[in-house]
Amino acid sequence: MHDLSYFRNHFDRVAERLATRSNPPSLEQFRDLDQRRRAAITQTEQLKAAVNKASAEIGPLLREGKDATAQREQVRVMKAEIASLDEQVKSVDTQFQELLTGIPNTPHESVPVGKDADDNVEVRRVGEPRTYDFAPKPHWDLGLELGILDLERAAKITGARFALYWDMGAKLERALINFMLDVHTREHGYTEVLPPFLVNSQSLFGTGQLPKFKEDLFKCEGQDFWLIPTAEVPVTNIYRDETLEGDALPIRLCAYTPCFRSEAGSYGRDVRGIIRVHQFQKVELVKFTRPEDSYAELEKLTADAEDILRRLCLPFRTVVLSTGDMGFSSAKTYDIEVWLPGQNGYKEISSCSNFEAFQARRAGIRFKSGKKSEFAHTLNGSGLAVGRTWVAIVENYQQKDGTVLVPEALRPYLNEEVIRPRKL
RNA sequence: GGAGGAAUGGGUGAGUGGUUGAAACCGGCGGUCUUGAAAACCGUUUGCGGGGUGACUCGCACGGGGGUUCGAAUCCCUCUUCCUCCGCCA
Repeated sequence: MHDLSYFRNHFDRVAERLATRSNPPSLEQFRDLDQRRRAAITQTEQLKAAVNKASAEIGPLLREGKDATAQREQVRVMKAEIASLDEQVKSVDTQFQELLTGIPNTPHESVPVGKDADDNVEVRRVGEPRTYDFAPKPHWDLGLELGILDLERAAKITGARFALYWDMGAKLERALINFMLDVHTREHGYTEVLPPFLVNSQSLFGTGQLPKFKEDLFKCEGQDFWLIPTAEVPVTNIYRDETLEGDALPIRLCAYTPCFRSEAGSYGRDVRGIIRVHQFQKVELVKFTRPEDSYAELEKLTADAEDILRRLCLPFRTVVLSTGDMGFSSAKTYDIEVWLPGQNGYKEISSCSNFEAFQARRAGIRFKSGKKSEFAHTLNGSGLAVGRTWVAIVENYQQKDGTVLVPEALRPYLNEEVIRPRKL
Protein backbone atom coordinates (compact mmCIF):
# COMPACT_ATOMS: atom_id res chain seq x y z
CA MET A 1 0.00 0.00 0.00
CA HIS A 2 1.18 3.47 -0.81
CA ASP A 3 1.66 6.34 1.58
CA LEU A 4 -1.50 8.30 0.92
CA SER A 5 -0.19 11.81 1.32
CA TYR A 6 2.93 11.03 -0.70
CA PHE A 7 0.83 9.44 -3.41
CA ARG A 8 -1.49 12.45 -3.48
CA ASN A 9 1.34 14.97 -3.59
CA HIS A 10 3.43 13.19 -6.22
CA PHE A 11 0.57 11.78 -8.19
CA ASP A 12 1.80 12.43 -11.73
CA ARG A 13 5.30 11.17 -11.08
CA VAL A 14 4.13 7.99 -9.35
CA ALA A 15 1.43 7.35 -11.95
CA GLU A 16 3.97 7.60 -14.73
CA ARG A 17 6.19 5.04 -13.04
CA LEU A 18 3.28 2.69 -12.31
CA ALA A 19 2.28 2.81 -15.97
CA THR A 20 5.46 0.87 -16.82
CA ARG A 21 4.12 -2.24 -15.05
CA SER A 22 2.53 -5.05 -17.01
CA ASN A 23 -0.91 -4.51 -15.44
CA PRO A 24 -0.90 -0.78 -14.79
CA PRO A 25 -3.57 0.23 -12.31
CA SER A 26 -6.39 2.46 -13.41
CA LEU A 27 -5.93 5.73 -11.56
CA GLU A 28 -8.55 7.85 -13.30
CA GLN A 29 -10.87 7.69 -10.32
CA PHE A 30 -8.23 8.45 -7.72
CA ARG A 31 -8.51 12.22 -7.57
CA ASP A 32 -12.27 12.26 -7.71
CA LEU A 33 -12.67 9.59 -5.02
CA ASP A 34 -10.03 11.16 -2.83
CA GLN A 35 -11.76 14.50 -2.97
CA ARG A 36 -15.22 13.07 -2.41
CA ARG A 37 -14.02 11.02 0.51
CA ARG A 38 -12.44 14.00 2.21
CA ALA A 39 -15.46 16.20 1.63
CA ALA A 40 -17.75 13.55 3.12
CA ILE A 41 -15.53 13.08 6.16
CA THR A 42 -15.34 16.79 6.82
CA GLN A 43 -19.10 17.11 6.64
CA THR A 44 -19.93 14.31 9.09
CA GLU A 45 -17.19 15.26 11.49
CA GLN A 46 -18.47 18.78 11.76
CA LEU A 47 -21.89 17.44 12.61
CA LYS A 48 -20.43 15.02 15.12
CA ALA A 49 -18.59 17.88 16.80
CA ALA A 50 -21.90 19.72 17.12
CA VAL A 51 -23.55 16.64 18.65
CA ASN A 52 -20.73 16.20 21.15
CA LYS A 53 -21.00 19.81 22.17
CA ALA A 54 -24.77 19.67 22.59
CA SER A 55 -24.80 16.48 24.59
CA ALA A 56 -22.06 17.77 26.88
CA GLU A 57 -24.49 20.53 27.85
CA ILE A 58 -27.19 18.09 28.86
CA GLY A 59 -25.40 16.60 31.87
CA PRO A 60 -25.01 19.90 33.77
CA LEU A 61 -28.60 20.87 32.96
CA LEU A 62 -29.95 17.65 34.44
CA ARG A 63 -27.77 18.01 37.50
CA GLU A 64 -29.29 21.41 38.13
CA GLY A 65 -32.70 19.82 37.78
CA LYS A 66 -33.53 21.76 34.63
CA ASP A 67 -35.40 20.52 31.61
CA ALA A 68 -33.29 19.26 28.68
CA THR A 69 -35.98 18.06 26.32
CA ALA A 70 -35.13 20.64 23.67
CA GLN A 71 -31.44 19.70 23.67
CA ARG A 72 -32.25 16.01 23.51
CA GLU A 73 -34.49 16.55 20.55
CA GLN A 74 -31.83 18.63 18.81
CA VAL A 75 -29.23 15.89 19.26
CA ARG A 76 -31.66 13.23 18.11
CA VAL A 77 -32.28 15.07 14.85
CA MET A 78 -28.57 15.58 14.18
CA LYS A 79 -27.87 11.94 14.95
CA ALA A 80 -30.31 10.83 12.31
CA GLU A 81 -28.55 13.01 9.80
CA ILE A 82 -25.18 11.63 10.84
CA ALA A 83 -26.39 8.09 10.30
CA SER A 84 -27.13 8.78 6.66
CA LEU A 85 -23.94 10.78 6.15
CA ASP A 86 -21.92 7.96 7.71
CA GLU A 87 -23.37 5.63 5.11
CA GLN A 88 -22.04 7.88 2.39
CA VAL A 89 -18.62 8.12 4.01
CA LYS A 90 -18.46 4.37 4.36
CA SER A 91 -19.42 3.79 0.78
CA VAL A 92 -16.95 6.22 -0.73
CA ASP A 93 -14.23 5.15 1.71
CA THR A 94 -14.70 1.50 0.76
CA GLN A 95 -14.34 2.37 -2.91
CA PHE A 96 -11.30 4.45 -2.13
CA GLN A 97 -9.64 1.72 -0.05
CA GLU A 98 -10.30 -0.82 -2.78
CA LEU A 99 -8.64 1.43 -5.28
CA LEU A 100 -5.71 2.22 -3.00
CA THR A 101 -5.01 -1.35 -1.89
CA GLY A 102 -5.19 -2.53 -5.50
CA ILE A 103 -2.37 -0.24 -6.64
CA PRO A 104 0.94 -2.10 -6.99
CA ASN A 105 4.22 -0.82 -5.61
CA THR A 106 6.25 1.78 -7.46
CA PRO A 107 9.26 0.26 -9.22
CA HIS A 108 12.56 1.57 -7.84
CA GLU A 109 14.44 4.01 -10.06
CA SER A 110 17.15 1.41 -10.74
CA VAL A 111 14.64 -1.04 -12.25
CA PRO A 112 14.83 -1.25 -16.06
CA VAL A 113 11.65 -0.26 -17.86
CA GLY A 114 10.32 -3.10 -19.98
CA LYS A 115 7.28 -4.95 -21.24
CA ASP A 116 7.86 -8.43 -19.86
CA ALA A 117 10.45 -11.07 -18.97
CA ASP A 118 12.27 -10.50 -22.26
CA ASP A 119 13.31 -7.10 -20.98
CA ASN A 120 14.87 -8.44 -17.79
CA VAL A 121 18.55 -7.55 -17.56
CA GLU A 122 21.22 -10.08 -16.70
CA VAL A 123 23.51 -8.81 -13.96
CA ARG A 124 25.68 -11.89 -13.36
CA ARG A 125 26.43 -15.27 -14.85
CA VAL A 126 28.28 -17.78 -12.70
CA GLY A 127 29.60 -21.20 -13.74
CA GLU A 128 29.61 -22.84 -17.13
CA PRO A 129 26.92 -25.28 -18.16
CA ARG A 130 28.57 -28.70 -18.37
CA THR A 131 29.00 -30.35 -21.76
CA TYR A 132 27.80 -33.95 -22.03
CA ASP A 133 29.13 -36.73 -24.22
CA PHE A 134 25.62 -38.17 -24.17
CA ALA A 135 22.14 -36.69 -24.45
CA PRO A 136 21.22 -35.41 -20.98
CA LYS A 137 17.79 -36.47 -19.81
CA PRO A 138 15.09 -34.38 -18.20
CA HIS A 139 14.43 -35.00 -14.50
CA TRP A 140 11.08 -36.74 -15.07
CA ASP A 141 12.84 -39.50 -17.00
CA LEU A 142 15.75 -39.65 -14.58
CA GLY A 143 13.45 -39.64 -11.56
CA LEU A 144 11.49 -42.58 -12.89
CA GLU A 145 14.55 -44.61 -13.91
CA LEU A 146 16.27 -43.96 -10.59
CA GLY A 147 13.09 -44.90 -8.74
CA ILE A 148 13.12 -41.70 -6.71
CA LEU A 149 10.24 -39.72 -8.21
CA ASP A 150 6.78 -41.28 -8.57
CA LEU A 151 4.40 -38.88 -10.32
CA GLU A 152 1.88 -41.52 -11.27
CA ARG A 153 1.09 -42.54 -7.72
CA ALA A 154 1.14 -38.91 -6.57
CA ALA A 155 -1.60 -38.26 -9.11
CA LYS A 156 -3.54 -41.21 -7.71
CA ILE A 157 -3.17 -40.07 -4.12
CA THR A 158 -3.98 -36.44 -4.81
CA GLY A 159 -3.97 -35.32 -8.43
CA ALA A 160 -1.88 -33.86 -11.20
CA ARG A 161 1.01 -31.63 -10.26
CA PHE A 162 1.87 -33.34 -7.02
CA ALA A 163 5.00 -35.34 -6.25
CA LEU A 164 5.86 -38.50 -4.34
CA TYR A 165 9.56 -38.96 -3.60
CA TRP A 166 11.10 -42.33 -2.78
CA ASP A 167 14.24 -43.31 -0.94
CA MET A 168 17.22 -41.23 -2.11
CA GLY A 169 14.78 -38.83 -3.74
CA ALA A 170 13.11 -38.11 -0.42
CA LYS A 171 16.48 -38.00 1.33
CA LEU A 172 17.89 -35.58 -1.23
CA GLU A 173 14.98 -33.22 -0.60
CA ARG A 174 15.53 -33.46 3.15
CA ALA A 175 19.30 -33.04 2.79
CA LEU A 176 18.81 -29.89 0.74
CA ILE A 177 16.51 -28.38 3.36
CA ASN A 178 19.02 -29.02 6.12
CA PHE A 179 21.94 -27.87 4.02
CA MET A 180 20.26 -24.58 3.12
CA LEU A 181 19.12 -23.86 6.66
CA ASP A 182 22.58 -24.68 8.03
CA VAL A 183 24.36 -22.39 5.57
CA HIS A 184 22.01 -19.48 6.19
CA THR A 185 21.97 -19.79 9.97
CA ARG A 186 25.67 -20.60 10.43
CA GLU A 187 27.29 -18.57 7.68
CA HIS A 188 24.90 -15.78 6.75
CA GLY A 189 23.51 -14.67 10.10
CA TYR A 190 19.87 -15.65 9.79
CA THR A 191 17.72 -16.87 12.68
CA GLU A 192 15.70 -19.96 11.92
CA VAL A 193 11.95 -19.93 12.52
CA LEU A 194 9.32 -22.59 11.92
CA PRO A 195 6.02 -20.82 11.29
CA PRO A 196 2.46 -22.08 10.84
CA PHE A 197 1.71 -23.38 7.36
CA LEU A 198 -1.83 -22.00 7.49
CA VAL A 199 -2.47 -18.27 7.78
CA ASN A 200 -5.48 -16.00 8.10
CA SER A 201 -6.73 -13.38 5.62
CA GLN A 202 -5.19 -10.52 7.51
CA SER A 203 -1.71 -11.96 7.04
CA LEU A 204 -2.28 -12.47 3.33
CA PHE A 205 -3.45 -8.89 3.05
CA GLY A 206 -0.32 -7.74 4.86
CA THR A 207 2.06 -9.21 2.32
CA GLY A 208 -0.14 -8.32 -0.65
CA GLN A 209 -1.58 -11.68 -1.80
CA LEU A 210 -5.06 -10.56 -0.82
CA PRO A 211 -7.40 -9.21 -1.97
CA LYS A 212 -6.22 -9.33 -5.58
CA PHE A 213 -4.70 -12.78 -5.96
CA LYS A 214 -6.96 -15.16 -4.08
CA GLU A 215 -7.36 -17.43 -7.10
CA ASP A 216 -3.70 -18.42 -6.65
CA LEU A 217 -4.33 -19.73 -3.14
CA PHE A 218 -5.87 -22.76 -1.43
CA LYS A 219 -8.42 -22.02 1.27
CA CYS A 220 -9.83 -24.25 3.99
CA GLU A 221 -13.54 -24.55 3.60
CA GLY A 222 -15.62 -22.73 6.16
CA GLN A 223 -12.65 -21.26 7.99
CA ASP A 224 -10.41 -18.25 7.68
CA PHE A 225 -7.37 -20.46 7.11
CA TRP A 226 -5.35 -20.46 3.90
CA LEU A 227 -2.46 -22.70 2.91
CA ILE A 228 0.65 -20.57 2.62
CA PRO A 229 1.89 -19.92 -0.92
CA THR A 230 5.30 -19.03 0.53
CA ALA A 231 6.91 -18.65 3.96
CA GLU A 232 7.08 -14.95 3.18
CA VAL A 233 3.50 -14.68 4.44
CA PRO A 234 3.78 -16.13 7.97
CA VAL A 235 7.34 -14.90 8.51
CA THR A 236 6.77 -11.29 7.41
CA ASN A 237 3.59 -11.25 9.50
CA ILE A 238 5.50 -12.26 12.62
CA TYR A 239 5.86 -8.56 13.31
CA ARG A 240 2.48 -7.43 12.03
CA ASP A 241 1.08 -4.58 14.14
CA GLU A 242 4.27 -4.35 16.15
CA THR A 243 6.80 -1.60 16.71
CA LEU A 244 10.34 -2.91 16.75
CA GLU A 245 13.28 -1.39 18.61
CA GLY A 246 15.42 0.56 16.15
CA ASP A 247 18.56 -1.18 17.42
CA ALA A 248 17.09 -4.57 16.57
CA LEU A 249 17.27 -3.87 12.83
CA PRO A 250 18.14 -5.41 10.51
CA ILE A 251 16.31 -8.60 11.49
CA ARG A 252 17.19 -11.59 9.31
CA LEU A 253 15.00 -14.69 9.47
CA CYS A 254 14.96 -17.89 7.51
CA ALA A 255 12.36 -20.62 7.43
CA TYR A 256 11.69 -23.92 5.81
CA THR A 257 8.08 -24.51 4.80
CA PRO A 258 6.08 -26.31 2.17
CA CYS A 259 4.33 -23.92 -0.22
CA PHE A 260 0.92 -24.42 -1.77
CA ARG A 261 -0.16 -22.77 -4.98
CA SER A 262 -3.23 -23.40 -7.03
CA GLU A 263 -1.34 -22.41 -10.20
CA ALA A 264 -4.51 -21.08 -11.70
CA GLY A 265 -3.81 -19.59 -15.08
CA SER A 266 -0.64 -21.59 -15.66
CA TYR A 267 -2.28 -24.37 -17.67
CA GLY A 268 0.05 -25.78 -20.27
CA ARG A 269 3.15 -24.26 -18.74
CA ASP A 270 5.85 -26.55 -17.31
CA VAL A 271 3.40 -29.43 -17.32
CA ARG A 272 6.05 -32.13 -17.28
CA GLY A 273 7.92 -33.09 -14.15
CA ILE A 274 7.99 -31.08 -10.96
CA ILE A 275 9.01 -27.62 -12.13
CA ARG A 276 5.51 -26.30 -11.43
CA VAL A 277 3.50 -28.16 -8.81
CA HIS A 278 0.79 -27.40 -6.25
CA GLN A 279 3.00 -28.25 -3.28
CA PHE A 280 6.71 -27.67 -3.08
CA GLN A 281 9.27 -27.13 -0.38
CA LYS A 282 11.20 -23.91 0.05
CA VAL A 283 13.69 -22.27 2.36
CA GLU A 284 12.86 -18.59 2.57
CA LEU A 285 14.93 -15.60 3.66
CA VAL A 286 13.11 -12.60 5.17
CA LYS A 287 14.54 -9.29 6.34
CA PHE A 288 13.25 -6.27 8.21
CA THR A 289 15.47 -3.22 7.76
CA ARG A 290 15.73 0.51 8.14
CA PRO A 291 14.70 2.30 4.95
CA GLU A 292 18.20 3.56 4.23
CA ASP A 293 19.67 0.03 4.42
CA SER A 294 17.16 -1.93 2.40
CA TYR A 295 18.86 -1.84 -1.00
CA ALA A 296 22.24 -2.87 0.41
CA GLU A 297 20.42 -5.67 2.27
CA LEU A 298 18.74 -6.76 -0.96
CA GLU A 299 22.17 -7.21 -2.58
CA LYS A 300 23.33 -9.26 0.41
CA LEU A 301 20.18 -11.34 0.49
CA THR A 302 20.53 -12.13 -3.20
CA ALA A 303 24.18 -13.06 -2.66
CA ASP A 304 23.14 -15.33 0.25
CA ALA A 305 20.74 -17.19 -2.03
CA GLU A 306 23.33 -17.41 -4.81
CA ASP A 307 25.80 -18.84 -2.33
CA ILE A 308 23.75 -22.03 -2.09
CA LEU A 309 24.14 -22.56 -5.83
CA ARG A 310 27.85 -21.76 -5.68
CA ARG A 311 28.35 -24.34 -2.97
CA LEU A 312 26.45 -26.91 -4.99
CA CYS A 313 28.50 -25.94 -8.08
CA LEU A 314 25.38 -25.35 -10.14
CA PRO A 315 25.66 -22.81 -13.00
CA PHE A 316 23.29 -19.88 -12.72
CA ARG A 317 22.61 -16.36 -13.79
CA THR A 318 20.97 -13.49 -11.97
CA VAL A 319 18.64 -11.04 -13.67
CA VAL A 320 16.95 -7.89 -12.49
CA LEU A 321 13.30 -7.99 -13.43
CA SER A 322 12.02 -5.26 -15.70
CA THR A 323 9.07 -3.12 -14.63
CA GLY A 324 6.83 -5.30 -16.78
CA ASP A 325 7.76 -8.56 -15.04
CA MET A 326 7.70 -7.54 -11.38
CA GLY A 327 5.31 -8.82 -8.72
CA PHE A 328 2.57 -6.66 -7.23
CA SER A 329 4.23 -5.71 -3.93
CA SER A 330 7.84 -5.43 -5.06
CA ALA A 331 9.87 -2.30 -5.72
CA LYS A 332 12.81 -4.27 -7.09
CA THR A 333 13.34 -7.96 -7.76
CA TYR A 334 16.28 -10.13 -8.70
CA ASP A 335 15.56 -13.57 -10.08
CA ILE A 336 18.23 -16.23 -9.81
CA GLU A 337 18.00 -18.76 -12.61
CA VAL A 338 19.72 -22.13 -12.47
CA TRP A 339 20.92 -24.01 -15.52
CA LEU A 340 18.77 -27.04 -16.35
CA PRO A 341 20.17 -29.40 -19.03
CA GLY A 342 16.75 -31.01 -19.38
CA GLN A 343 15.33 -27.68 -20.50
CA ASN A 344 18.54 -26.53 -22.15
CA GLY A 345 18.08 -23.19 -20.45
CA TYR A 346 18.03 -21.20 -17.24
CA LYS A 347 15.02 -21.58 -14.93
CA GLU A 348 13.98 -19.41 -11.98
CA ILE A 349 15.01 -20.92 -8.65
CA SER A 350 14.86 -17.85 -6.43
CA SER A 351 13.19 -14.48 -6.45
CA CYS A 352 14.64 -11.81 -4.18
CA SER A 353 12.66 -8.62 -3.61
CA ASN A 354 12.70 -5.37 -1.73
CA PHE A 355 9.18 -4.27 -0.89
CA GLU A 356 10.32 -1.08 0.76
CA ALA A 357 7.49 0.03 3.10
CA PHE A 358 4.72 -1.35 0.88
CA GLN A 359 4.08 -4.47 2.97
CA ALA A 360 4.99 -2.78 6.24
CA ARG A 361 2.30 -0.17 5.67
CA ARG A 362 -0.30 -2.86 4.99
CA ALA A 363 0.84 -4.98 7.90
CA GLY A 364 1.66 -2.22 10.39
CA ILE A 365 5.32 -3.14 10.87
CA ARG A 366 7.10 -0.17 12.43
CA PHE A 367 10.30 0.55 14.23
CA LYS A 368 11.26 3.22 16.74
CA SER A 369 13.29 5.92 15.14
CA GLY A 370 14.16 8.40 17.85
CA LYS A 371 10.90 9.59 19.35
CA LYS A 372 8.80 8.71 16.33
CA SER A 373 8.05 5.36 14.83
CA GLU A 374 8.21 4.72 11.11
CA PHE A 375 7.54 1.86 8.77
CA ALA A 376 10.30 -0.70 8.32
CA HIS A 377 11.32 -2.03 4.94
CA THR A 378 10.68 -5.71 4.29
CA LEU A 379 12.56 -7.99 1.93
CA ASN A 380 12.48 -11.62 1.07
CA GLY A 381 13.90 -14.19 -1.28
CA SER A 382 13.98 -17.90 -1.82
CA GLY A 383 17.09 -19.43 -0.44
CA LEU A 384 16.22 -21.64 -2.40
CA ALA A 385 13.22 -23.39 -3.88
CA VAL A 386 14.08 -26.92 -2.76
CA GLY A 387 12.14 -28.81 -5.43
CA ARG A 388 13.81 -26.97 -8.26
CA THR A 389 17.21 -27.38 -6.63
CA TRP A 390 16.47 -31.13 -6.52
CA VAL A 391 15.75 -30.99 -10.26
CA ALA A 392 18.93 -29.00 -10.93
CA ILE A 393 21.07 -31.53 -9.08
CA VAL A 394 19.53 -34.56 -10.70
CA GLU A 395 19.81 -33.08 -14.17
CA ASN A 396 23.23 -31.41 -13.84
CA TYR A 397 24.91 -34.28 -12.02
CA GLN A 398 23.57 -37.10 -14.18
CA GLN A 399 26.12 -39.50 -15.61
CA LYS A 400 26.26 -41.61 -18.72
CA ASP A 401 25.63 -44.82 -16.75
CA GLY A 402 22.31 -43.54 -15.45
CA THR A 403 23.50 -42.68 -11.96
CA VAL A 404 23.59 -39.22 -10.37
CA LEU A 405 26.63 -37.91 -8.58
CA VAL A 406 25.95 -36.31 -5.18
CA PRO A 407 27.47 -32.81 -4.96
CA GLU A 408 30.40 -32.60 -2.56
CA ALA A 409 28.59 -30.20 -0.22
CA LEU A 410 25.66 -32.59 0.27
CA ARG A 411 27.60 -35.77 0.99
CA PRO A 412 27.72 -35.23 4.75
CA TYR A 413 23.93 -34.98 4.66
CA LEU A 414 23.30 -38.01 2.47
CA ASN A 415 26.04 -40.45 3.42
CA GLU A 416 26.25 -41.38 -0.25
CA GLU A 417 28.32 -40.25 -3.19
CA VAL A 418 26.09 -41.59 -5.92
CA ILE A 419 22.37 -42.11 -6.46
CA ARG A 420 21.87 -45.48 -8.18
CA PRO A 421 18.78 -46.77 -9.96
CA ARG A 422 16.28 -48.76 -7.94
CA LYS A 423 12.93 -50.29 -8.82
CA LEU A 424 9.92 -48.09 -8.22
C1' G B 1 -15.52 -30.88 22.97
C1' G B 2 -17.61 -29.26 28.28
C1' A B 3 -17.46 -25.61 32.69
C1' G B 4 -15.69 -21.14 34.60
C1' G B 5 -12.55 -16.45 34.43
C1' A B 6 -10.14 -12.47 31.87
C1' A B 7 -8.84 -8.65 27.87
C1' U B 8 -7.55 -0.79 29.52
C1' G B 9 -1.79 3.40 26.83
C1' G B 10 5.61 0.67 26.04
C1' G B 11 4.83 -2.42 31.04
C1' U B 12 2.09 -3.16 35.89
C1' G B 13 -2.63 -1.57 37.02
C1' A B 14 -7.11 1.94 38.73
C1' G B 15 -11.58 3.09 36.80
C1' U B 16 -19.40 0.11 36.64
C1' G B 17 -23.22 5.84 32.62
C1' G B 18 -21.47 12.68 32.10
C1' U B 19 -14.39 17.64 31.49
C1' U B 20 -11.61 9.87 31.71
C1' G B 21 -7.87 9.87 25.84
C1' A B 22 -8.03 7.68 30.44
C1' A B 23 -5.40 7.90 37.89
C1' A B 24 -1.03 5.92 40.06
C1' C B 25 3.53 3.43 39.60
C1' C B 26 7.48 1.61 36.35
C1' G B 27 9.94 2.41 31.83
C1' G B 28 11.28 6.09 27.79
C1' C B 29 12.57 11.19 26.45
C1' G B 30 13.96 16.41 27.87
C1' G B 31 15.61 19.51 31.83
C1' U B 32 17.39 21.35 36.93
C1' C B 33 21.33 19.99 40.27
C1' U B 34 26.54 17.65 39.63
C1' U B 35 33.57 17.79 37.58
C1' G B 36 30.84 13.32 35.64
C1' A B 37 27.29 9.73 37.03
C1' A B 38 23.62 8.21 40.48
C1' A B 39 19.82 10.00 43.62
C1' A B 40 16.22 13.77 44.06
C1' C B 41 13.05 17.19 41.74
C1' C B 42 10.39 19.42 37.36
C1' G B 43 8.39 18.64 32.67
C1' U B 44 7.08 15.37 28.76
C1' U B 45 5.53 10.61 26.64
C1' U B 46 -0.87 6.65 22.05
C1' G B 47 -2.35 5.89 17.19
C1' C B 48 -5.19 6.79 12.78
C1' G B 49 -8.02 10.14 9.88
C1' G B 50 -10.08 15.34 8.55
C1' G B 51 -9.35 21.04 8.30
C1' G B 52 -5.41 24.97 8.44
C1' U B 53 0.90 27.96 5.38
C1' G B 54 1.11 27.79 10.64
C1' A B 55 0.08 28.36 15.97
C1' C B 56 -3.73 25.14 16.29
C1' U B 57 -8.27 22.55 15.78
C1' C B 58 -11.95 18.60 14.95
C1' G B 59 -13.41 13.29 14.55
C1' C B 60 -12.56 8.13 15.79
C1' A B 61 -10.28 4.41 18.84
C1' C B 62 -10.05 1.21 26.27
C1' G B 63 -9.36 -6.92 22.12
C1' G B 64 -12.82 -6.87 17.02
C1' G B 65 -17.89 -5.98 15.30
C1' G B 66 -22.90 -4.54 16.47
C1' G B 67 -26.69 -2.49 19.96
C1' U B 68 -29.08 0.59 24.19
C1' U B 69 -28.61 6.02 25.58
C1' C B 70 -28.79 12.99 24.71
C1' G B 71 -24.05 10.72 26.60
C1' A B 72 -20.46 4.11 27.07
C1' A B 73 -13.85 1.94 29.08
C1' U B 74 -18.35 1.36 32.22
C1' C B 75 -24.93 -1.70 30.32
C1' C B 76 -26.59 -5.60 26.35
C1' C B 77 -25.47 -9.03 22.04
C1' U B 78 -21.75 -11.38 19.18
C1' C B 79 -16.91 -12.85 17.61
C1' U B 80 -11.70 -13.45 18.72
C1' U B 81 -7.69 -14.32 21.93
C1' C B 82 -5.60 -15.74 26.63
C1' C B 83 -5.89 -18.26 31.59
C1' U B 84 -7.89 -22.33 35.00
C1' C B 85 -10.36 -27.10 35.46
C1' C B 86 -12.42 -31.61 32.94
C1' G B 87 -12.43 -34.73 28.50
C1' C B 88 -9.70 -36.26 24.09
C1' C B 89 -5.04 -36.58 21.67
C1' A B 90 0.72 -36.90 18.67
